[in-house]
Formats: sequence, C-alpha cells, structure tokens
Amino acid sequence: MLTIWLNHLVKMKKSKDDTSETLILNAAKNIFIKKGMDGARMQEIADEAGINKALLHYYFRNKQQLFDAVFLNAFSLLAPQLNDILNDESTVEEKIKNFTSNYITFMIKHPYLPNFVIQEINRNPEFIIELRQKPQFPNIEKFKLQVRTEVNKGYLKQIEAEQLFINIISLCIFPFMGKPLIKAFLNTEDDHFNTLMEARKKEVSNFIINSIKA
Amino acid sequence: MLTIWLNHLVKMKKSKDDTSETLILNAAKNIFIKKGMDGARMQEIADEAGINKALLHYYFRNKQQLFDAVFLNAFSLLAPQLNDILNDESTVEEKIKNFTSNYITFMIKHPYLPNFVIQEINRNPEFIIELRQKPQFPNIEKFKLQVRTEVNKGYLKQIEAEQLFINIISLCIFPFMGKPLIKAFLNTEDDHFNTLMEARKKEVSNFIINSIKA
DNA sequence: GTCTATAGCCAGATAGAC
DNA sequence: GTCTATCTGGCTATAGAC
Repeated sequence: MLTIWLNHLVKMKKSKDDTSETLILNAAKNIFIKKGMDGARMQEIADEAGINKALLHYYFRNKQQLFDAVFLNAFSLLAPQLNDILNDESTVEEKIKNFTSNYITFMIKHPYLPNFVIQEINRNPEFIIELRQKPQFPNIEKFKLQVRTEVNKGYLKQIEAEQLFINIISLCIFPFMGKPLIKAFLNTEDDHFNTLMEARKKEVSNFIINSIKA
Repeated sequence: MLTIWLNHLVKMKKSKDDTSETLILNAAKNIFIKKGMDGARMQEIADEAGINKALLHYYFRNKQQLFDAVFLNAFSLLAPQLNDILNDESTVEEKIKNFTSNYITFMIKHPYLPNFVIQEINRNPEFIIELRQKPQFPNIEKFKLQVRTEVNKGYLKQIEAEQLFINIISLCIFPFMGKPLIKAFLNTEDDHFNTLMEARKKEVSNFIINSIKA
C-alpha cells in the first residue's frame, strides 16, 4: 500500500514531458532531423535523452520503428495547416495571404522540418504511399476549382491552379531547405537571413498576388 | 616490346568513359545521389561499377574522398550557370527569362542534383566554407545593383533584390526537390508531373515578370 | 523500467598474390 | 591495376541482473 502511494507520488513529480517515452521521442527527433535515418546512431539518441541504449529498444522495438514514430509526427505537423487553408471559404487572395504568412511563421519555428521530411521521402518512397491513405492528407481539388472560377470571372489573370499551388509552396518552403546555400550566395549571416525570412511573411503574398491579380 | 604494343591496343579500345576511374566515379555518383553519403555502401558502388571493392580504395583512398570527388563535381554543374546569368549584360527581365528557362531545362535533365547537394551541405556545413573560397562561386552583387537601378528608374515595381533572387531560385529548384510530395498533393503521376515541369520553362518567368514589371 | 555486458553482424579498409 | 581474403571497429539488438 505504501509503495503504491510512493509510486503515485513519483509519477506526479514527472510532468508529461518527462516520461522516458517522450524523452526518447524528443531526443530521437533532434538526432534524426540533424543526421537522417542512416546517419543517426542509437547511442547518440540515448545520450541526448540521458538514458540507456537498451531502453530505446524497450520502448520502440528497433531503430526503424523509432524513426517511423518521429517521421509520422513531423509530417503530421506539416500537412494539416495546408488542408485548413485549402478548404476554408475565403477568396483565393485571402487564402494566399493567410497561408504564406502562417506557413512561413511555422517554418521559422521549425526550419529543419521540410528538409527532413523531403529527404526521407526520397530515400524511401514507400512513406508517401502510406501517407496518402490518411484522410487528413491534403486535398487541393477545392482550391483548383476556386482558382478556375476566379480566373473565369476575371478576378485573376490566366493561370493554372496546379502551377499556382506549386509556386506558393516553393516560395514558402525552399528558402528554409536551401538556407546554407542562400546564405552563401547572398554573402550574409544568420541575423540578416532571419530578417529576410521575417519580411517574407508579407513579401511572398505580395509577390504572388501582384502576379495573378487581374 | 610486344607487351607494350598490346597494352597500347588495350588502352585504345577503352574509350575515355571506360577507364576504371571514370567507371567508379559514375557508379559512385549514381549510388551517392540515391542514398547519400551515409546510406551508400562501398560494395554497392563496386558492384554498380562492375569492379572490386578494393579497387575503389586504390583510386580513392577512402569513402570520404570518393564522396568529395562526386560532390564537388555535382556542385560545379549547378553553380556556373547561375554565374553566367547574373553577370551578363542584359536587362533584369531578359536575365529572368533566360535563367529560369535554362535552369529548369537543366533540372529536368538532372532532377536528383539539388536534393543531393542541399542535403549534404546540411549534413556537413564545412562544405560550403570550402566552396565559397572558389572564384567561380556565384556572386550576385551585379544583379543586386541592377535590380536597384531598374527599380529607381521605374522599370520595376519596388522589390528587394535579395528577395527577388530567393524567389527565382525557389521557383526553379523546389519542384524537383519536392517531386514526390507534389505528385501526391496533386494526385498525379510522372507523365503529368513532367508536363507541368516542361510548361514551367515559360510559366515561371511569366509569373515573376508579371509580378515585378511596373 | 532501467541498467551492464555482450552477442552477432556488417562495412570500411588493408595485405598480399598475380 | 586488379583481384581474394581478412582484419578491425562500430553498430544494432538482445540477455539477464536488479
């Protein structure tokens, strides 16, 4: 009886973010995102989590399963925001303003995410097949229809919805993937790069809307 | 004497592309681009080249040096074209037309290159420091000045040269890095994706120029 | 649940014959 | 220059004590 009560106390002391499982997931996220599936070492993840290597295998049977947990979690951060924007009721112009601003804000917070996700999808295309099954997977049909309608009504210049969509996500995501290259090309440092990204929250939507507004 | 002559004959039979060294470099390129430095196996590269693992170490002392050779070669394909465009004498509008069309044509031929280069730079940022030393490394100062001049003269709408540069390369490069994701979002297959990329040779410059022309 | 110790494998690199 | 055979280290995964 006493031991139960003591255990209870101990459990209370640990916040939800301090359980071994979440410690491991966080550590794994950091290491996998930096080094990828192939470059990451289980020992390194254990060290980062401040626990033992054997414990990784206790919670997640093997490296692949630990990786999958991290990957799916990362992807599920990226996708839903896309969906929200694509399917709400605002005009194309409003959609673009909201989406670019929100997505770039999000990218500033999680700059390593797109590189990680895209790299690992290229390494293992099976992932995408799995992801597509899920009902939350982004669907752009409504957006396509809306663009066509607004083009026909003369609100927007002639443009293919699919090309517009590609342009939008390219402008939001690429700068973060290519950060080291862009910094080198512009011959600049983190401070100025961050200022540029901050400005892009408005810059990108202006750029797009300038181009397509009739 | 006879052996010398025979050796000569053998060497004549081999075209320049059939020497062991180029066989190895080609094989290494294929494997490294698909799997990255960490994912690639020396054995796999040897198999792809149709030679023995030990021979890899004979020509390139170790895996890192073989990788470096491939990486530098890949990068030196990407960079000079950028430089050519940035420093010739045409107007900003012409520059954008030429650059986007040429670069997307090039990307269609080498779709795996940007992913490879950017991924490995992120994995090992030392690379960029080395690359920046080289005189052929792209320099955008002239382009920046030119954009500012044309904005001041009223040929172009107000836009920061650096943001414009980021937009241009984002629109050219990202679609190829994100190909599996984009295909999934658009719910489409290789055929249609390739058609879209083909169209982008003109589409991208129209999109940009629409946006910035006064 | 958490640890130490170790099994077992695989990959990079070298030795040495031809 | 090219091969076969082998060394060596490091990594995933498990066994087993507490």
